[in-house]
Parts: sequence; structure tokens; C-alpha cells
Amino acid sequence: MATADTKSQILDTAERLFAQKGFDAVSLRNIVTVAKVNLAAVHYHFGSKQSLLHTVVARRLRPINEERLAGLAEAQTKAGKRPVKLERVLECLFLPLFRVQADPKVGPAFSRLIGRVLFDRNADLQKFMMSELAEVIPQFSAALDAALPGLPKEETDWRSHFMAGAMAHTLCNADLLVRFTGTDADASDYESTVRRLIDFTAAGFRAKVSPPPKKARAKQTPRKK
Amino acid sequence: MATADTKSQILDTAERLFAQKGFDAVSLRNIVTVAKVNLAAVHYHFGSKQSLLHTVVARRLRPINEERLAGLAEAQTKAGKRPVKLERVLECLFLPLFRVQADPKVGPAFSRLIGRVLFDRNADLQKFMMSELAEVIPQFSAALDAALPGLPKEETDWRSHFMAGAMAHTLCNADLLVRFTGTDADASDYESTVRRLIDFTAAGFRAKVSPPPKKARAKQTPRKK
DNA sequence: GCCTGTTTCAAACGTTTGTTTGAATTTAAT
DNA sequence: ATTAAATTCAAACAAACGTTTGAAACAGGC
Repeated sequence: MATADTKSQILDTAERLFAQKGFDAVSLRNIVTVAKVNLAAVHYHFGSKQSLLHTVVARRLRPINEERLAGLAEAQTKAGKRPVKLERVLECLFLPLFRVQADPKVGPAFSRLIGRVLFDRNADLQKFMMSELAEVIPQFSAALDAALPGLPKEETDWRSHFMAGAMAHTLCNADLLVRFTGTDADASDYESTVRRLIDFTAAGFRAKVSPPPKKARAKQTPRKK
Repeated sequence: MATADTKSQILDTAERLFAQKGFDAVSLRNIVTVAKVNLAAVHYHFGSKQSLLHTVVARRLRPINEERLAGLAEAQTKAGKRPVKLERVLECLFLPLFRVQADPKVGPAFSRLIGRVLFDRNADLQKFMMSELAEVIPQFSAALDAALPGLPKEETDWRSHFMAGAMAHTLCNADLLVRFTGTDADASDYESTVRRLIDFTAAGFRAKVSPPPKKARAKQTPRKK
């Protein structure tokens, strides 16, 4: 059993199984059985189950984040002194991530895994993800602020969060969605998905801010009882 | 140890721990240790760990769904022959669910749990949730279609999905969000959250539909290499 | 107080888990 | 071919898991 195969087998299998069932529900024995490698190889190559997860995530997410940042930098160069248009910012954020699905060797597994991971409140995982996103978050946050000059920072942050939820949920359910909505399935699906997601989130970012509901509360109080 | 206490202790503790760490990462021994009850009580009262989760979810979600449906029915009565306004549909969907957070005995636990559960692709859990939402989904789907008469059904479905993602993510991170965005914390927080979520999602639903990216693909192909 | 049904209890069951260990095998460099 | 390092292997370790069991305790009705 060649070593390059062993590591890749473990990584690819872990990616699929973690995506399918979640980190806690997948045992190392499950992974090595499917990958046809030895149980001790996991610790030899990756040190621990937790580190395996980090490696599975980082091996694809890092290049994706580099691509995101490069795309944004290019867009900013093109825009000169003006801010980058909101749709372009969102495209730079979403496309590299969704494009992974088009790789026939990966399919929906990595997307699903990232969607899950983005949702996970486990402290170690969050710490790890924050470090992986340490450049992406501030740069895209600044680009969003610039693209939405009239929107208070607080609102931008809330809407960024809604956007992240929509994105993560879509990552998790990409295959299901296609079947559920009757969309035609071909290699450009992720592009249609991204376009739709941009339409939705860009409009959400640009939505007029409603007044706080505190004023309306006097009217609603009787109905609450 | 009175029996009413035992069941409630288990349910409340399970709710908190499942919300915090996820179903698979919380053992029954973890729950009974925190709840100060006996391990066998779980099987006596609930039959299995899986059933415990269902009970934890259903005990709050059922009244929430009834409230959702009642609110929608009332709005439809008021609207007469016209469709219910989009914002009102979304309000009927979100408010009952977010309002649970305002109960001091519950806090963010149930919201977080529901957010997690809505994201979970586990087959048993999905089946359970589909049955719990068996009336909500078709009725709200129809109300959304009626509120958005010019939007193709396929687009409404995609946008409903984005909306669900934004909602679930917000449920999972309600407490974090408040801290992260510097929003003032008081009893009406969930109402502000819901208002913001409605602003974002309503605008997303009403967004103009972009042309499919296939036409633009010829232009993008060189840049992909 | 007695009887019956309900609930709790501690121990056990059979299985599974992530991690470790030391030997065997393979690989790479000279 | 030899040596050293890297990798794989099977077994073991200590702990943990959901579930089951039969006895003890409790609660309610008569």
C-alpha cells in the first residue's frame, strides 16, 4: 500500500463520511474500513481524529480562500477608486467555494462538509475556522461596507450573517435542492446556484431598514396574551 | 425524586446539551449526570436516545407550528380575497419560533437546537422533521407563491431555501450575534432579529431574477483557465 | 395495611471508541 | 547490499456507549 494512496484514501473517505454523517457520528474504524487502510495509519499520518478533520477542511479551503482574496483584489484593481460592486464582492466570495462541486472526484462532499462546519458551534472547530478565515472575513467585510455606503455597520453585520446562513445551508443541500426544485442537472449547476444566491443576498443587503419594532410593540402586546 | 421532575429534568438538560454540542456528541451519561437522574430513567420514560431527541424537539415545536398556522389563517381571513402580504407571511413563520428565546427558562437553547436540527441531514431526523412540518410547509409555500405572483415556482423554492438557511443560522447563533454586532440586549431582541430577518428575506424574495449564467459562460471561459 | 402499578436504582451486557504499542515490512539513500 | 528512516500492521489499552435486567422503593387506591 503506497503511502500517497494511504493518506489520500483517508482524507477523501473522511471528507465524504464527515460530510454525510457529521464528525461525531463517524468513527475512525468506519473511515479505515471504507478506505481499506489500517487504523493506526490515521494517527501516524494525522495525529488525531480532530487533526484529520482540520486537514480535510484546510486542504481545499485554503486554496479557495486564496482564490477569493485574489478575485477581490483583482476586482478592486479594476474598480480603481470606486468600491467594488456588491454583486462582484458576493461572486468572489461564493464562486470559488461552490465551484468545488464541479470536480467529479469531489462532488458535493466538500461543500456539504463546509456547510456543516460553518454551522458548528464546537469551540475547537470555530477556533480553527476563524484562523482559516482570518484574512477573508476582514477583507470581505470591508468590501461589503464599501459597497453599501448608506447602510449602518450594525445592519451590514446582521445581513452578512443572514447571507452566511443562506450560503451554508445551500452548500449543505446542493444535491437535494437540484432535485427538489426540478432544476436541470449539468456541470454549470453551481453557477446557477451562485447566481440565484447572489440575487437573493444582494437584494437582502440593499433592503430598506425597517424601524425597530419597539414602537410597534404597544400595539402587539394585547395579542400576545 | 418526583417523577414530574425526572422527566422535565431530562428533557430540559437534553435540550441544553444537544443544542450546545449536538446530538451525537452528547451521551446519555452526560445528560443524567447534569440532570441528577438515573441512567435507566431515560429508557423508562423515553425508550431511546433517539426518541428523547424527538420529544425534546416536538414538545416545543408543535405549539410553535400551531401558532404559525393560526397566525397565517388569521392573516388570510383579514386579507379576504387578496393574498397575504409577504412580510406578514414571513412574520407568521419566524416570530413564534424566535419568541421561545424570550422565555427565561429556555433562553437560547431551543432555538439553537432547532437551528441545528434544520441543518441536519440525518435520515431519521429529517423524516421526523418532515412529519412535524407536514402542514406548515405546504401552507406557507402556497402563501409565499400567492404573495409573489410574478415569480416562477422554481425561483420561489430556491429563495425559500435561502430563507430557511438564513433563519436556521440565526437561530443557532442568536446569542453570539447580539454580542458580535453590538446590539443592545433586552427582552425584545428576538423581535429586532425577526424584523431584520424579514427585511433581508423579503427583499431577497422580491429580487429581480438574473438571466441564467449560461449565456455569460462563453465570456468567462478564458478567465477560468 | 395490603396490593398493584409505577418509577428508580445499580449493575451488567455487548459493543464501540480514540489512542497507543512494539514488531514487521517497506522505502529511500548510500 | 546495507542501513536507517518511514510506514504499516495487529493487538491491546482504558474508557465510554446505548440498552437491558431484576430488585428495591415509591405512590395510589381500596
